[in-house]
Amino acid sequence: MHAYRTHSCADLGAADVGQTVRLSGWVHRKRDHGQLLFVDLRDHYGLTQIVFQPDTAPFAAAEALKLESVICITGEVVARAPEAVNPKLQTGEIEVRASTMEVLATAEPLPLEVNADRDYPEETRLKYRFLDLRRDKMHANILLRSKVVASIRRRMEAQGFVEFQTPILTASSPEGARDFLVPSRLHPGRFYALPQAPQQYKQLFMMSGFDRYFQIAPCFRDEDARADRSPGEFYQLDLEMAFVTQDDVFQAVEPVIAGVFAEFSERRIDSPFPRIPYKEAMLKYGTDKPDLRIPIECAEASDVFAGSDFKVFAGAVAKGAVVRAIPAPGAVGRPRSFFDGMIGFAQSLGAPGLGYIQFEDGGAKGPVAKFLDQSRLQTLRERLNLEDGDAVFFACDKAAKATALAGAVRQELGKQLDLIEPDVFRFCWIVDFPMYEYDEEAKAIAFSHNPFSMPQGGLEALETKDPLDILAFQYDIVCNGVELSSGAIRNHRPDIMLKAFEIAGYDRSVLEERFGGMFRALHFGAPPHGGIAPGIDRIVMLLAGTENIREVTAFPMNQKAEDPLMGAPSRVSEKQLKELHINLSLTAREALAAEG
RNA sequence: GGGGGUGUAGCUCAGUCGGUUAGAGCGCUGGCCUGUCACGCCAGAGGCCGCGGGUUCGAGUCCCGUCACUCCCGCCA
Repeated sequence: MHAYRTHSCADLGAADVGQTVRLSGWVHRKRDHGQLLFVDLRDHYGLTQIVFQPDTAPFAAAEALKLESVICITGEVVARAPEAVNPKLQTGEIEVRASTMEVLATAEPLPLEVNADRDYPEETRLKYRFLDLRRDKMHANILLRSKVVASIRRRMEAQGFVEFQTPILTASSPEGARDFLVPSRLHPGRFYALPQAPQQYKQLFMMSGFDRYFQIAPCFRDEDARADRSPGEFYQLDLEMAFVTQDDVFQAVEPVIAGVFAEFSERRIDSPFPRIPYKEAMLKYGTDKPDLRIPIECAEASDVFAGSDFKVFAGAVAKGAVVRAIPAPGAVGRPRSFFDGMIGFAQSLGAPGLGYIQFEDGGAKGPVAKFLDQSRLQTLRERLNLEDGDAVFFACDKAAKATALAGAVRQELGKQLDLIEPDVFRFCWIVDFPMYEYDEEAKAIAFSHNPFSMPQGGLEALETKDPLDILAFQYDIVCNGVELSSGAIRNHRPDIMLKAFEIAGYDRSVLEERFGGMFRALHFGAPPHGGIAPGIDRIVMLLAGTENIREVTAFPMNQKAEDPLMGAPSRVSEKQLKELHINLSLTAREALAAEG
């Protein structure tokens, strides 16, 4: 007989009755009846009820068992009496009568309960992550993640994609997020950077004559955390294709995403995903990552208020502000507190407030209605398809702020009016992102997304159009308000790249110094190519039905980018620092001293 | 860097208008229990009410400050 087990804790059933078996696992739960003791024994696969009887050798030791100790038992598989069968348990038809027991490892009192689905402070959960991961929900989430990744690999390879590895130690790049830096021992004062994404490498693979690249790629960005964003690192399904148009990329990746979601969820998925131009998304949904489960579409209403008697908005519009209307279907009849609550919500986001009108009995009421004449009200009704019983909110501000406020109000209305469609994953492509945006802080034109994207219209567009009007072959996949992927058709022409960078304020020397490898490659026959990079963590998060990315990451860092389990980031020895040619600043030394 | 929320037993939380001895459930310890499966019953231990200051005859409760956690904004080509 095997030293530890002949079966797993999920294996045994009615067919095994009479066998002598050996099982190992954790003491999940104990039920002590004095002269009879039940132990639910748990392993990775499931639970099996072990019975200890008082006339057996292990009885006394079994009574003393602590939860989560690891034991190995040998005994006979016995059929349960019909009334004692537990249909909730896969092995519920049988139990094992223990004749011997060995305690393989004892557990101390637990800082968190493994056998209960209860909330614990994240600090505790991360410090004792090995216990947290034993729990049902987390164990299932991590398994789901593994299965999703395996499914993705299968689907990618079936489409002829080839998996590559790319370096983890690479060069810092001037665009994008803050880099994690790694000091060089051999080159005093110089640093490697961890890749924010294998962006340049995957493009170099295309320029190296490979055709379809993919990688489940770790990405490192030194950004602050959010619920749906791990600090430090995350994974992408990174992919890139040669000789493709935007449509080719869509046709390659959409079946993978839709297929994975269909495989691991019961929710409805509509494919093909609708395509929404960026500009339209910003107007209708107030965001470039709309939650399409909410059946609310905003609209422009500046013209309705321009020159009206509602002086606050009319005056603002005259000075260049815009008004966005956000319908609130069926909101008439809601108590005053609902409308005041929405205004409070807007104010909590830094807005001065919100206007609103309620349509009822063919007329309009509310603090704003009396300032608008019949024709203006009629325009609103028609433009937003408003009927009696519907209300409409107004956000008035400079375009960017009004848009963001409208988006937030739309989302909040969806929640409060219970309009979020259940049991569905609503995907869409957001397309036609602008190539550039105006950086208010730097007072200059900057790349709005990926600087390597191909501008729509190519060189001619760069030379003739207002940079802020130029679109890029740049696209996102969004699902239920979560940005899942970002991608682009790349710029494979050095002349177009020079011009594109020039507009963003980078001259040739910057391109040569900071993107030298790629710029060089463009001069030796780069194929047209493009790709996309769906976020693995967010896909699993949506499939697991959680709003927090740390629920689907085995060993995440906390919000302050610390790992309480491993103690990262950690101090290092003076010797290590010296080897790396690093002197700590006074600030750093003081911080360390303050910690003790 | 900024804003909101939360800090009461190991954990989840209750604690009334400021009122005298701070509670419950789970867990833990001891006892009882032969058919449970979230077993049940009895008893017990366990509290700097985050920390510091203030108001008050009296503060878990009110005020100020501070720290921690969390969500958000900034940031995320």
